[in-house]
Amino acid sequence: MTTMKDVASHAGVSTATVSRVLNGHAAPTQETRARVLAAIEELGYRPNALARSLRTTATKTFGLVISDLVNPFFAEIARAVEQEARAHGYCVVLANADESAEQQTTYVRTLLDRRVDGLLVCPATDDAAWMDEVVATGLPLVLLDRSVPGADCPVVRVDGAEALADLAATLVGAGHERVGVIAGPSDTSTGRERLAQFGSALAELGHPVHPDHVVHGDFRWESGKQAAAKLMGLPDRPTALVAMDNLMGLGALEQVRELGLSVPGDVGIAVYDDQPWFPLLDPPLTVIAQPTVEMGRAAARCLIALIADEQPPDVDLTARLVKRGSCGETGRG
Amino acid sequence: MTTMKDVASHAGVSTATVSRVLNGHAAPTQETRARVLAAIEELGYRPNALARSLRTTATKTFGLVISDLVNPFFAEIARAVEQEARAHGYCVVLANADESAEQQTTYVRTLLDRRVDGLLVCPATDDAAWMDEVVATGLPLVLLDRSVPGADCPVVRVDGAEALADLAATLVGAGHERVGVIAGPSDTSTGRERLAQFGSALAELGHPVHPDHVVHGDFRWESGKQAAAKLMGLPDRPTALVAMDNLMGLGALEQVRELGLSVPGDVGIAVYDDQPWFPLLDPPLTVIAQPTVEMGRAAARCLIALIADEQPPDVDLTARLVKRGSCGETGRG
DNA sequence: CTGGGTCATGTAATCGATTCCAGTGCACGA
DNA sequence: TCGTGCACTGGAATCGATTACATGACCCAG
Repeated sequence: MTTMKDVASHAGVSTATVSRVLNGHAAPTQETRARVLAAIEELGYRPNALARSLRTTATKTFGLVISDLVNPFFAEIARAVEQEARAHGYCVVLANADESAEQQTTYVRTLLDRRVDGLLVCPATDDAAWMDEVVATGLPLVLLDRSVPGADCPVVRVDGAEALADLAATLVGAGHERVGVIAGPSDTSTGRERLAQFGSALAELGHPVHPDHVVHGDFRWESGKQAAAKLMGLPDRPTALVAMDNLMGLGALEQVRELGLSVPGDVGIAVYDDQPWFPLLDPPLTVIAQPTVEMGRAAARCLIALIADEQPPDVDLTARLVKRGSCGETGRG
Repeated sequence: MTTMKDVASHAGVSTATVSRVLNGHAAPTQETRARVLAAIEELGYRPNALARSLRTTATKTFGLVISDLVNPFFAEIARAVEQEARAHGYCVVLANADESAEQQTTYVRTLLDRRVDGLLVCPATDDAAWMDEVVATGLPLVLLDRSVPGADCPVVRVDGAEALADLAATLVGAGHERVGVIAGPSDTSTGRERLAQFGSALAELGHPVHPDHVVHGDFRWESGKQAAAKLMGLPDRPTALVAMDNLMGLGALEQVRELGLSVPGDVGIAVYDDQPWFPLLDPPLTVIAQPTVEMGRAAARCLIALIADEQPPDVDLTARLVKRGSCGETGRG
């Protein structure tokens, strides 16, 4: 590879001058500037980002740690983060934790070692030992989607309380007596919050969720399927299922179909998270839609602000209910 | 941040020794090794990957350039690449080209500057100016999913000829007289090949595709929707639509539904690419399934082999037809 | 004509690691 | 006892950039 030294000698100047030209300093003459640029062009020189970063202690890179890339919810976020980062001249190193806390810790360490300029993390669980290490280095950090107890950094999250209340009302209005909930892991903030908010909304309407009608999954397809199997196998089975994540929802739908039940005829289904193709499902799913693109964007902007030594506030977006009839709400309510 | 020098003085040794301990060299005594490790532990030292990479000219990083992260097909590939890379101690820098050739070139340059150890690219188009730059640096390169003319590097691709022939036979068997094709861009290898292979398979069966019944999209939802609108608006409209990519297929399905047509009653639909939730669509889609995970894995392994100075062969996987009835094949054929 | 200031440029230190080469200490064989 | 070899360790160069400081040319005012 050609280095700055090559360019310098080729242009008959010192490396300092080449560097100044490269970084747009005022100093160099139009004439030397031209000579240097010509040399760069001629040699096909490209600066070594590693060397530059080592010297400047800036990598123009974000680390993005997400818990599951095949979950379209996270894929959309990742895409949005990447777009916003790119617009500001940053690259994104992607780390897929596969919903594992250890994997996540390992990755955070790797990203620290690589001296990323900032870290965006969707925490896999509440266990935030990794956070201490990050805080110790003073690296800008933003939490995304899920928060963790005692976190001392900006958090970008989505408030689903209202949407869940709307959903509860819709379900009750559609005549559902017993609502089964396929909740997320109770060691994630979203797992806990969604369940709590939805539960209290239903309780307020006089239809509290029966403890047996709550099953915890792990935000993945298979767990949703199993949860649905369990719930629908109960003697007093639910008349509607609410899955607190899109993959679990799809798993539940698959299970219900395999049981030969019709939706919403035999059982209603609603799902947290929306996808462009949800209207094409059989039946089109009633969902709680989160502004994923806005989440990713906001998180990236937040991180950029942190890097600029500003003190960005938390970002709270809101989810909203989208009715498509899979709870029988058009037919009945 | 604590550096190696800190560790060295804290342990009363030189940086050379610390480095040797860190890299598992044979030299240091058990005793000094212990002292160094203790110092590392005590100071919470973590090596600076930038400095190391600068010296060793290895970053343990792959660059992965894909054309669209929200396309679940690519998301799956990205995930598989990431897993395989991680298993071999590599990180993945993700670059999303958004199906734009320029964007792709920009990203390739950035990745070169960052001295990634290897590059995995799903080329956005046949225009491979960027490839010359990569070849010039001698950086290991593997093409994924799509190839480009005159590419002198390993390619991991999927052969869909047989599956497309099966699909053609299935359509003809189901009584479809006129098949509309929503093809990919003709400046991508997959766009061209799939169309050609499918076209000749139908021709061999005595049902050549009418030129008016071929519309090119850009592998995205909206283009599939528009293509379907165009095709279904023809006086002699197709009795079946085949979309050569999952997003275009979903767009087509959406359009057909908006037109109030039933599938497969009024028009059959088949799609290239499968997804876990395709069986849950209305109707479940007949597809040509590609082994995405295997693609990603194979590509990563291929790259690792290249880095190890081996000469891995091209990888050719095969797609297969999965019938789910959306072409009327259960009812009619 | 000269001293001080401005401006472009070069010299060299530096970032934090790795690694070649040389030096030290010790054991062992003659 | 002394030379030889081996094992361990340290000094210092190096990777490729950035940047503080020094230098020299040049200009202008006094």
